[in-house]
Amino acid sequence: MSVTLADVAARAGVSAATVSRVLNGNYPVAGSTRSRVLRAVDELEYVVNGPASALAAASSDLVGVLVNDIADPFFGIMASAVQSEIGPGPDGAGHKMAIVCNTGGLPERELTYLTLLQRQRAAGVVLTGGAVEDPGHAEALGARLRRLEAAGAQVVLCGRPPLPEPGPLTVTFDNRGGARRLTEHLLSLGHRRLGYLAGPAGRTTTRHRLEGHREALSAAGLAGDAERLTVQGAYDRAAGYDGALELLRRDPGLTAILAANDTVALGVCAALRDRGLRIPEDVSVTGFDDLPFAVDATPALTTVRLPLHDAAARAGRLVLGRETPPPGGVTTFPTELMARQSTAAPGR
Amino acid sequence: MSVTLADVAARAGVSAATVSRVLNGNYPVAGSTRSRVLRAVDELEYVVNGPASALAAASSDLVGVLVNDIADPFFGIMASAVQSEIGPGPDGAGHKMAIVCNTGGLPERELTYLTLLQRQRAAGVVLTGGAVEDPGHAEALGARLRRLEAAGAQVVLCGRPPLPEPGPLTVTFDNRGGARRLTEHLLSLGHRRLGYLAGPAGRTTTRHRLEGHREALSAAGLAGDAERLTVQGAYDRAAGYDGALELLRRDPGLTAILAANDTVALGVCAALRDRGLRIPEDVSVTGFDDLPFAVDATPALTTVRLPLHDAAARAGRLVLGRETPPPGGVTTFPTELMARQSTAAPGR
DNA sequence: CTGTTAGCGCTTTCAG
DNA sequence: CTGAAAGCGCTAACAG
Repeated sequence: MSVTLADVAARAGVSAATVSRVLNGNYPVAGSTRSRVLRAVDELEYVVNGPASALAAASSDLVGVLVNDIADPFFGIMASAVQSEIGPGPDGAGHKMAIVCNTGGLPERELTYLTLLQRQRAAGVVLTGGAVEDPGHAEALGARLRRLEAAGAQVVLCGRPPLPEPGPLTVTFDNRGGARRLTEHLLSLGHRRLGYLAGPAGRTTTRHRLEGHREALSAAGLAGDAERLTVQGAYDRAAGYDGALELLRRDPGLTAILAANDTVALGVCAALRDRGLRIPEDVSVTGFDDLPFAVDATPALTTVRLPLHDAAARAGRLVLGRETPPPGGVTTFPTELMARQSTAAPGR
Repeated sequence: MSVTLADVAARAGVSAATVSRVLNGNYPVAGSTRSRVLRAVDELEYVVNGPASALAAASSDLVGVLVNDIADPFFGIMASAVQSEIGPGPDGAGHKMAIVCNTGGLPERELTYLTLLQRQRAAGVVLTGGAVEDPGHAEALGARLRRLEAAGAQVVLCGRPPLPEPGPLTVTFDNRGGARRLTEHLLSLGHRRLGYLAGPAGRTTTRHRLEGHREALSAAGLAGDAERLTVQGAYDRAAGYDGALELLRRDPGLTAILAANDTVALGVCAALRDRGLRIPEDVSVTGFDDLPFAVDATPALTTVRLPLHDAAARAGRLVLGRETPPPGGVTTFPTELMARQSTAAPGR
């Protein structure tokens, strides 16, 4: 049915081994032979059988990218950056392919996909997004990752904290520091009653951001109310909407609300508007991540920029072994406060 | 090195064939044998060698998904929907994996990826997003798709117009009708001087939306100015910003601007605000697609909703052969006008 | 219901 | 620099 290496070899009048060598370019072949083979490939429209060569060579050109939700630009940007590093270059050469796996944030799904990737004999795996902090899952995950590495796959964590040594290569963000500076910004504007909408419980990202916030609060002697003015919720708009209303119920005199991320912040803004509260005159609002839409919110959202693209691109290079990791294997990217119009001195 | 089928067979005291049958569940096996095998699999932590089985069975469980830009929620939503249909179910069973390929809208990249997918012996391919209308590329693309189908892959187009019969299965949107209704909405509000920011030239989506717009204009006897009040640009925010300024230059008395999509509309809004123009009092603005952020724009964006998720989910089912296609193989999804606050009667 | 036997298409020593 | 031959790990008839 399909045309094979042998067909090409026959047509070019050489052995299959030679064709293989030409195609892989990893062995000296005479120029004339080479062009004869290439012509045959062309004429026959030959396309390598990936599974066959993966089997024979015990290696594939697939790289897994695990994300919570590919429809969320936060993950889309990272997936895109990984792809741009590993995919076909401008010259069409050097092509690994990314298998994007949507875990939906479910631990079991994460494990399932890791097994599936091992089954594909993936050359590497990039795990993006915050990790679930359940100890049982952490252990199961660690075991899967070790197996993958034992099978020869390069594992890179991107946007989550490093695992205990000797863990996989890691590229992470200073979420804690970003959150701290964000809260300090609000405090320096004069806010004293700050509501905090945390992300889902049991996730490292949630915890680190919350810790940064509390650090700043404590330093200002404002730790007392922190617990009461913190509401947990999902990383989505609805959580922001509902959460903002709940915070207002707990303290109608709130002058600022910090959201777990930009998407949540959009929900907060909507709730505030529906309540007839002005931003930032009545209540200041902040996001986190600095996704592209943050600057287009009205008013433009004060937030913390994560270098998502750069970090994921680096993860892509690391997973291919195209960049040497720092000693310890952990790279932490700084985060940057983006002060815009959704925050101002309290007016009420 | 790695544990193989034979190891499992030896451990369970059966033949490799039996193990294979248990694992694939496509052949009767005695209950006791079955559990013995499963236990051996477990004890040995055996993971099937995907490439090997793909080679032997001449079929893989990979499905390609081509997108222009995975960082754009428009494509993220579709990729996510395809994934949710083909990926591991809640039970962890029935797992195909999606290879997401970022073409960046480049025709050559599209062809490259198609070849790479054929090399992987992908079970199917979903091509999302508008097609490039260059005849040379259309032909090359058609050839690649035919080869893929000849190799046994199921091809599904999602969000682009059907190819000439007998083309691949297609799921598409009524872009033209949506654009028409959108323009009619503006006309019925009383607008007579409408600027149009079209997407990149040479793409079907751009053309269909523009055609719908012109249809409505012609029906209202307003076709005369259409040409002059149309500006082409990319599908991004910057194009919206620059395009809006250009339109205003061409006709300072414009009362409405229709953007190629929601992202472009955001750029338009920013430009208008920078110019001190109010939306919708001075200028009405519309988007297209109804991405999640459209409702959060201020004012909330009037746009046309595309059922991205439903359409892509259907594409996912079609590519797996889990849903029987309609006669002719083409499904057209209707689009819906979402009239919100960014449009109103002209006030100037 | 289970085992035996050939390959699937490619890579890779090992000779020449 | 090129060819011959031996698998890689699994599946799928074909017999029992």
